[in-house]
Amino acid sequence: MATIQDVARLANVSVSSVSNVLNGRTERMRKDTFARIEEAIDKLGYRPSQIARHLKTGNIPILGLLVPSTSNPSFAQLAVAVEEVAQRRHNYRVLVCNTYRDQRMEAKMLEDLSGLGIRAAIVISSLSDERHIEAAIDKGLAVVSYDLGINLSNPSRHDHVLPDNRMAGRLAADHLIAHGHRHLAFVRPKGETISRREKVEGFLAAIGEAGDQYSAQVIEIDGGSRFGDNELAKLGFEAAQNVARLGQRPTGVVAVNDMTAIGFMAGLRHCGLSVPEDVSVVGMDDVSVSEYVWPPLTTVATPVSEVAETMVEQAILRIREPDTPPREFSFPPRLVERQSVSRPGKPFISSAASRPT
Amino acid sequence: MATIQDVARLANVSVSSVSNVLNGRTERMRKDTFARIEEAIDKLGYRPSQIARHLKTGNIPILGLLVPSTSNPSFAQLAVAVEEVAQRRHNYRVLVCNTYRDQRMEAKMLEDLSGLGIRAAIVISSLSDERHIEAAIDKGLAVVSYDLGINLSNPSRHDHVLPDNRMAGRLAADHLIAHGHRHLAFVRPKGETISRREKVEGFLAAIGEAGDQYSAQVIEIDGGSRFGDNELAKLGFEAAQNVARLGQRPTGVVAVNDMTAIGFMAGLRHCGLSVPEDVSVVGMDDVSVSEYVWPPLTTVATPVSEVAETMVEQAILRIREPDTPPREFSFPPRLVERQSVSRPGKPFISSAASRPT
DNA sequence: TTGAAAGCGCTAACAT
DNA sequence: ATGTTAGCGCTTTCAA
Repeated sequence: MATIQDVARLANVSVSSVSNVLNGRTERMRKDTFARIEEAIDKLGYRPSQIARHLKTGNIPILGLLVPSTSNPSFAQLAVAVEEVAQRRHNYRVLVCNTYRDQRMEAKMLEDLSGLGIRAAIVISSLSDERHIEAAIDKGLAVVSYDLGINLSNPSRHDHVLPDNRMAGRLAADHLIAHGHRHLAFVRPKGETISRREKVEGFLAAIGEAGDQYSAQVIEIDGGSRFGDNELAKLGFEAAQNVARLGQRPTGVVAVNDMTAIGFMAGLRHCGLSVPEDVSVVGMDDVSVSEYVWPPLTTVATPVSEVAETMVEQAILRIREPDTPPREFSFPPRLVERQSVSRPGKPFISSAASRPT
Repeated sequence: MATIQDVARLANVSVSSVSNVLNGRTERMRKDTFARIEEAIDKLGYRPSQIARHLKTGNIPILGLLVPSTSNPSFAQLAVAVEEVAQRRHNYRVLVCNTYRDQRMEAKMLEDLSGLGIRAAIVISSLSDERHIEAAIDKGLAVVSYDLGINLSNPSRHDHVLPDNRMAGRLAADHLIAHGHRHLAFVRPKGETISRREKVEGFLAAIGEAGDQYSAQVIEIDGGSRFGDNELAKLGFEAAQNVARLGQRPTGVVAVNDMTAIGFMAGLRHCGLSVPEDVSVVGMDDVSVSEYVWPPLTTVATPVSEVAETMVEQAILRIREPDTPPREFSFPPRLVERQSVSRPGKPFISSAASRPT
């Protein structure tokens, strides 16, 4: 690898002149000097070492991204969107770390990021214990959290980007209510996270406000450690077995996310129940495959691109202006109607094409 | 951020002693010196800068990973697996770059990786033009390619990890043949890549060997730039419209990957055709959602963990021993039988399919 | 057993 | 308009 020295030598100038062209300080440079330097750079195929540059400037064009697991398509889509805007708008690269929702791993990753000279991280996590994040901030890492819930008593030192989970829960419940459902359920994994709790709260609030004639239950599947983000469909599948056995079976079910909803629908089918005839299902996330499963899944979508854009912009802003006061951004969800919801007992569409065995 | 100087000062030793403990050269160090240094490190919460370290050693514990797009679950699973073994076995982090199968972007990314001091990259790409990869190797980047096909006349300077695509094509075709299908088709996007070509070759070879009574066609969907890796399902959906209109409709269809297969099944349903009664479908990849769609998708699986492990090990090996002769690793696929294949159902009926609204 | 010092590739203040 | 030089935080000879 050629260095700035090699270029300087070849162009017969000093390293500072080379450095100046690298950094665009070329206004008061003689044309031919500039040309010679450019030529030398070309000839050597020289690329400056970001690493060496960092050592001086204290910055490296990489953003950290902590995510439960990109094998969950919903996070994969977010990660792709983040990478895209970081790259296109700021020429930043993204270091993706899968945390598996493990706080110890998150802590280690955050430390590693600092060690690598990375100055900002986007943390997608709804673990309620934030101490490791606080510690990272103490060490000078700028963080933008996603879906992390805010704590009013203890003002935060980082930016929050928040999908409106309560609203999402509400939207889903209201949609089922509007279709005439009375007996509703919410399906989720056992472990407590902020976003799960909020989704349930919104769901229950909507039903509570609807009146006494409505019943709601929360079905928690205890997977132990069996269900990571790659096994959410399996978790939904298992939840369906439970629901199918219920005496008073709900006719409308909201799943905590699309992958769970997809597994849930498969599980119902496995039990001889059809969607939406026997049970209507609403997912959350609007993962791209949801449009192609059977039946196409009605779901609550988060504006992924806007979220990604906001997170990247805040992260970069905070690198440049570390003292910017922390901000919060909330993104309202949107209901995407497809075919997994109908009036209870009445097919929304002809069931001819669906042939459960 | 505390530096090695701060630690040295606090422990009342020289920086070299601190460096020695950082690098485990502590055999001939007096116990109390060691203790004082450890204590200082603790007290300051000191973490060495990998960046500064790199400037000396020329290595940074990051692997590059170029991938068409992690919004394609099949690549997402590979990426997660790569990240997992890089981290667990070698304490390496992974910088994920989505290339969108664009050679210019791939080239730029490869250059950027070198600029960041990254010494090895795993490149998942089946672009047939490898010049940018050659250029990166010239600049000292170690590369391990996945699914890139080998060129016998022009011996390669990097490691190849290869799923056996021909075998995959064969396995899929043979499975349909074994179920009594005579009219087969292969669905793929228009753009030529090595892996697509090989899959088709295997598919056609198997059918050719089966005898004259078999017919095979390749259906190429020209998406222009509409279909990236996030739109494969849509592509499959569109392919289904074409197939449904065919005079001589195939009864067994192989899709180039699972997402396309899932979209294809949805498209058939949309045209009033059922799977597997009217058309049997085989996918490729064994993406996790394939088990939960309707019908559960029969598919050809690649051993993702082994592949990921091999790629990471070779990449790290090549960092340590740059002169290791290039190797090739081939991974045989495996058929995963589920419920999207049956004996050909009804005879072909020419009446236009009715569409559910 | 410990320390001094050179240098990795670059930036930026300062000098010319 | 261009060059000289002092570091950035660390590793690693070499010397003490």
